[in-house]
Amino acid sequence: MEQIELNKKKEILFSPKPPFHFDATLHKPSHFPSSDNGWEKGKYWITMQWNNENLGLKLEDKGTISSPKVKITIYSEKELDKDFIEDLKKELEWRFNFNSDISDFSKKFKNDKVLGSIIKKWKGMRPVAANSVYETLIIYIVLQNATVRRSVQMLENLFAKFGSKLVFDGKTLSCFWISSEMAKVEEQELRDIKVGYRAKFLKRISEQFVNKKIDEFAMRNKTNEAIKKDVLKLYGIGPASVEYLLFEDFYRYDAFTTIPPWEQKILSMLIFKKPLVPTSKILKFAKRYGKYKKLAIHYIWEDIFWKRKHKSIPWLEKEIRL
DNA sequence: CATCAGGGCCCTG
DNA sequence: CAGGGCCCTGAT
Repeated sequence: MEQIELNKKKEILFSPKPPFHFDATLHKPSHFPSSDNGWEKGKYWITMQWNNENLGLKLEDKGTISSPKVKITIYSEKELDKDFIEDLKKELEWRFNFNSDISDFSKKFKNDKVLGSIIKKWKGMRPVAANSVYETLIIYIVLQNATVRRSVQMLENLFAKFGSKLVFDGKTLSCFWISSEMAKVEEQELRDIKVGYRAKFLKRISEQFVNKKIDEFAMRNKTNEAIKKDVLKLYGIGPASVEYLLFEDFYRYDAFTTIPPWEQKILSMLIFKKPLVPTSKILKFAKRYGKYKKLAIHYIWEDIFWKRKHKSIPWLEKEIRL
C-alpha cells in the first residue's frame, strides 16, 4: 500500500465553546477501533482528505473543561496556502463540533437522578463527525449484521485495498479513499476482500457520491426529516444507520426514535436495572430530556463503555458481540 | 455436527 | 407491510 510522508506542518489554536471535554469528545470507547485514528489522554490523531490533499491531524488538549483550548497541527505533503487553511479551519470547527454550546444541557440536568453523576464525570462531552459523511457511511455499512471483529477486519481490508497510509508525527495511520476510486471497481473485487453482500452497497453508495446524490454541506442546515429523506436514498442505508448519522454527523441532540435490540438490552440495564424493557418505555423515559434526549442517552451510553475500559462488566460483555 | 439469529437492508408478493 | 435472503460468526 502506498505510504505518504507528511512533512510540512501548520498549527492552529482553537477555542471551543465551554464546557468542552477533550477526551470524552474525541474518543468514544463504544466505537470499534479503526486504523485511521488514534487516541491517548489529551491527544488525538486522525487522517483526512480535503480538496485533494492528504492531511494528518494532531489534536492536543491545551486548556480545561471550562476554559478549553485545542491545538491542531495539520501535517501535509506540500505547503498549504492561506485560502486552503482558512477553508479548512472552518471545516475543522464543524468536524470537531467546537462551536456547539451545551452549557444549558449540563446545567439543566446536573442534579438529574440518572444523569447527574455522569455529567459530573463527562461534562462537555459531545459527538464529533471526525470523518466525512461518505467515510462515516462506509463505517456504518461494515457495522451492519456483523460482530466487532468482523467489522474491524472488513474496514482494514478496505483500507489495505483502497486506502493509503499517511506518516506524520511518528504515527502511521490509514486514510480513506475517495468515492470515485471505489465506484469504478467490479463488485467481485469487493467480495474478494470479504465484505460479503455489502459489496453491492459499497459500490452503489460510492457511485451515488460520485454522482452527487448527496451534499453533506447543504445537509448541515436541513431539518432532521429532510436529512433522513436525503440519506435514505442511498443504497444500503436504512433507518438504523440514519439514526446514528443524525446524531454523530449532524449533531441532532434530539434525534432518538429507534433503538436496535442490543442497545435496548444495555439501556434497559443502565436505566431500569432490568434485562429487557420495551423500547417504548425507554423512549418515554428519554422524553424528560426534551431536545437533548439523544445527547442524554449518549452520556449514559459512553459512561458505561469508559468504565468497561478498566474493569470488565460481565452483563455488558455478554451483549457486545466481539 | 447442523442450524439459526443477528450491532440491517433490499426486494418481492 | 411481512418475510426471505444475504456474507459471516458465535451460540446452542
